This record gives sequence, structure tokens and C-alpha cells, in this order.
Amino acid sequence: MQDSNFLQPMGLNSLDVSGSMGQAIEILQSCFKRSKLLADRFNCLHPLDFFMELQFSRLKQFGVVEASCETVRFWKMNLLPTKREKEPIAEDNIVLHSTDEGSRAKSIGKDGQVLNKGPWTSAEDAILIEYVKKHGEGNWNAVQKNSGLSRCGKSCRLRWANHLKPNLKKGAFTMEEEEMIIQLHAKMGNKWAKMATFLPGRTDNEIKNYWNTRIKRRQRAGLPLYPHNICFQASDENQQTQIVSCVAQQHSGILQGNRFDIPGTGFENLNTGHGDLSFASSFPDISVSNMICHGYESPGYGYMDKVNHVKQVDAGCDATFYSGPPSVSQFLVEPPAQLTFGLDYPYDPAPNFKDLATFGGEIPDSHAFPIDKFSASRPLSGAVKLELPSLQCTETDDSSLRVCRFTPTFEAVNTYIESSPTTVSLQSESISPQSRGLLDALLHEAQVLSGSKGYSSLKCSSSGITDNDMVECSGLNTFETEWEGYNYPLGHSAASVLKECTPPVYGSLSHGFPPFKDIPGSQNTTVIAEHLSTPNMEEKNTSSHLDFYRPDALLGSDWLEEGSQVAKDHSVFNDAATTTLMGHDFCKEHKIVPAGTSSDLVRETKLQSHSWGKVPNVSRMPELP
DNA sequence: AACGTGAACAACCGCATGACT
DNA sequence: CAGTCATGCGGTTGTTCACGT
Repeated sequence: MQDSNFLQPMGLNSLDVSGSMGQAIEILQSCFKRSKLLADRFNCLHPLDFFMELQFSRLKQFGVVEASCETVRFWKMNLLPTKREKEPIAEDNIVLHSTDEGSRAKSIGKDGQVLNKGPWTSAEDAILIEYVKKHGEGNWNAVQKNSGLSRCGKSCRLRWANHLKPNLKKGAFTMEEEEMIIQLHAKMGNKWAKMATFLPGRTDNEIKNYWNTRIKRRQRAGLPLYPHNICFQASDENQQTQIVSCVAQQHSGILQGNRFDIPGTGFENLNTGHGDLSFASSFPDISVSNMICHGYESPGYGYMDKVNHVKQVDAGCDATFYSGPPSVSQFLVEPPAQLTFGLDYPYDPAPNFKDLATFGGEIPDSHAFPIDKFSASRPLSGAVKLELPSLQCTETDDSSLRVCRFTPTFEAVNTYIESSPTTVSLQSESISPQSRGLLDALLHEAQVLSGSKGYSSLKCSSSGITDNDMVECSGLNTFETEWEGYNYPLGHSAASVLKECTPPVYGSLSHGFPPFKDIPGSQNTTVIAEHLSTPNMEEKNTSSHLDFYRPDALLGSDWLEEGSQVAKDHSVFNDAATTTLMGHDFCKEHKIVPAGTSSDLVRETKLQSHSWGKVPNVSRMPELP
């Protein structure tokens, strides 16, 4: 030993941590307390700052802890104070059951004992670790009794499972892990615990947090929930099924964020009785509308029974999304280790899922259906602060039907789904009483926007044109400008297509919509199959139609952001590198500013104007698989 | 430097489930 | 079979930090 003076202020002549882990921890805890004194002396922020910086390096340097590096590592990993603890703490706080722990949250246990809440201290961690070492996991309620730790069993279990358990991986997810999570989520839905079993060292909480963050990020970027390649991993024979499944999945996640309570509403008019769905007969006595939108009202087909018991309209979901009979495989959880999609043979990791094939029960783990269990309180779209109804087909009149009966392609659906938060209501003249308030609010917003700067100008700027152009932009020109750069396969620019099918809306909510029959692609739902089989042309056409009918385009408020992003999606989505889709933030290249004030919009228009040139031409888009 | 905002993380809460009595 | 308890799970909320303005 070169110098052991540093130990003396702590009252230690030497350290022997070569014993058991428990002993080492105790010693280290002791060191910690004593280092508090040093911290005070040297005016450190936190005793552990001093302790960690000095002790470990030097202890190791002197070989004191050489024999117990594992212990030290363990200490470092598990007993380091949380970030929140890195504030000057009272000495009493080091000691358990200190009389004064400041404003720490407390709760009263069943036996009347005061239990700590909030962040765990390193001391508490140490106690818990020791306890588990001695008694093993489980019997968490006994921790409090046996160890004196003022934490409820639940809290102990959580702390152990999420932080103290050995072999937990810390730090950011690797690319492989991220990919795994995405695929697992596509299969399992929000079954975080199950997903965690496939990611050694990761906890369900970590995965959940990661996913929620990811959702928000991608939503804000206007990206689909699942990367494109995930959607099209299906084998050829299952392609259609998987597309459908994928649409449903994407649809589900996004729309969940847009759920909006509208009691007693649904899609009655969209059921298969209209003959739109040739496979309807595959489902005994169940309409697509029921499956999609009425699950909660149809106990016999309780796909949505668990969706927070909230009545909601799965807005924007059209029966025509479904191009063929859903395969049973959609509703089965596939082999966990086999991360491919589209298996038609059922794998049964959980036998109780077998019945799913009969459509008689819930889908415990699958997101294969549109409704998911995403947070209702957290809008998935960062672009919209309010949880707006997307497509409030709350009425059963023709107008609502008209609106719902697009024949969107996969891409269009995807885009539409992604942008649905701003799609408040398409039926300008058939606003349900429930939605009128929101629509009024949006109207007001639109008026404010148009009155202040003119949202048409904003829109124009979003398409990357000059300020001079902006002056001339209005009405349809807006849309033309928006789409002018896109060459359609048959010599139609998007703008021309828009012209052809342009209803007299021009940004005014008060205008009606063209009759359903006038909407290209809406004549016959068999078009969907064509969309799916020959996605290029049809898709682009319909997607532009779709976007055009997006009510936010009519409202103009959020359209600027969403619409331009949608355009980007159309152009970028297909040829974007997989890595982009796999989570590399699209925003980084194409910075998206969340919708907010009008000034935000203006700011964003400039940003997007710059990036617009990067957007590849539609004609260069590779074909869908 | 101050402030605002979003991401990441940690923890809590309520409910579901299964074991046990 | 019903009630209780322990545990697990998923949703939600709160806090901190980093970054941009």
C-alpha cells in the first residue's frame, strides 16, 4: 500500500471486503457514512461523490478491494444513490428510520406503520439486497417486518425486480434489443412482462418505458408505429393477411391514442350486410363493424371488452381495410423464439389462446386487431394536444358513411392512421352532438389561424415554396402546391388528381362533401384487393384522396404539420432506410415541431421548407414488396 | 443565465390472478 | 365456493436531465 491515509479520516485503517457480499456491503455502507464527514470537510455535494470518486479508485489502486471487485461492482451498480439522492443529505438520512427525512412521501401501512414512498435510498437498497440474500425472493410483505425496511412489499418487489436484481442490464437498449422489442410488440402487444422474458436483463418496466417513449417519438415524427419491414415480413402466401394484420396493428396503436368517448355510437352502417366484404361470411354473425368498432358493445366478441371499458369510436377504421379473411394466425401468438410473421399454423405458447380461432373470446396478447390498450390519457400524437376524435362516424347517415368508405391502401391507411389525431370530423354537416363542442373549438382555432396569418399561407409555406408564393396560395392551390411535386404513374400529378376529385371545400368547414360515388376508388370495395396487390398506383391515388379528405386539411390548423409530414411519409416512407424506420429518429433529419401555437406553425413551415427538397419524388419510390 | 420542452426513467396505483384457507 | 392474501402486470404519474431558445 502506498498510502492509506485516506482511510483514516473515515476511521478505517484498512478495508477488508474480501468476505461475503453482505459484509462488504456493510463495510461499504460504513464507508459511505464516514465519507459523509469527508464530504462535508471537502464541501462535496454528496458524500458519495467523495466516496465513489476517492474510495473506489484508490481502494482498488491499493488492492484493498481487489479481492472483491464483484462486490464493488455490485455496490456501484446497485447501491449508488439515485440521481435524486445526489443532493446534500442529512446524516440522519443515511440512517434508516431517521427521525427527519424531510419531505419524503409517506404512506400508512395496514398495520398503521408509516411506510416510505418515492425514491429509494441506497441504504434502503442495501437492506433489501441483504434481505433477499438471506431469505430469497418472495414473501415481500415480510421484508418490512423482518428487515425493518419502511417499504411496502409491493414496493420492495418492484425495486428488486427493476433495479437490484443481479444481472440486470443497465443502459440504453441495443439495436438488437430495440428490434426485438418492436417485433415482440407486434406480436404480443403490451405484454411487457412477456416481452421482458425475451430480453435477458431487461425489465418489463424498462421495455414499457422505452416503448411509450418510442411511440411518442414516432408519432410525433409521423412515422408508423411499426417499421415497414416488420409489416412486410410475411411470406408471400400470407402477405395479404399480414398486411391486413399490420394495418390493424398500426391502426390500433394510433387510434388508441385518439380514442374519444362517444357513448352509444358505432359503425352500424358499416357492417358486412352491405356486401362490401366478401369474407364476411367467415365470421358467423359478426360484422366487421362489430369487430372493429363495436367490440365493447358485443360481449360475445369481446375484443374490446378490456379496453378500459371506455366506449369509443374507432374512428377512421373502415371495413374496407380488410382485404381478405383474417387468418387465424393473426390472432395467435406465434412462437416467441421465432420472430417471423405470418405463420398460418397456430403455435400455442399459452393453451388458453386456442379458442381465439373461434373468435369467441378475447385476444389476450395480440394486437392483431385494431383496438389496443394504449394509454387513453396520453395522446399518442405529439402533434395534437387535445385528444380529438379522429373520424367521428357517430351518425349513421350517409355523410358519415361516405366519409368512412374510402378504400385506402396500406400506405394510405398508414398515413391516415398516423395523422388521424387531427382528423377531427369529416362530416361537416352531420356533427354529432357529442362532437360538436370539439369541432367548435377546432373551428375557432381554424378561424383564429386564418384570421391572424392565414392558414393557407402557412400551408403553402409548408410545401416549400417561397414567401411570394404564399401570397398567392389559397384554396385548392394550396393542395396543388402541396402535391405538385409528385409525379403520378399515369401522368397525373397528385394535384391533378386532386383537381379531378376536388369537392368544393376549399378549406371551409361549411362546405359539404362530394357524394360517395364521386370519390374515386370508392365505387367498389374490391378495389382494396387491387390496392394491396398493386399498391403503387392505387395507393398513391387513394392516399392522396385520403389525405385530401382529411378534415385537418379542411380545417387547416394542424394540417400544416401533419399534412406536410404525411407528404413526407408518402415520399420517404417506402425508400427510407430500414434503420430510419427502426427507430432512428426521422425527426433528426426532418425536424418536426409539434403542433402548438401559430408561431410554432410558422416556425415549422420554415423548417419543413428547407427539408422539402430532400423528399424523394414519388416516382422514385420503390414499389412495395 | 433563465426558461421551456421533451425524453428518459423511477415509482406508484389499481386491477387481475392464483394459491391457500 | 367464497374470502383473503400475495404476487404480478399494465397504466399512469412524477421527477430529473438534457437540450434548445
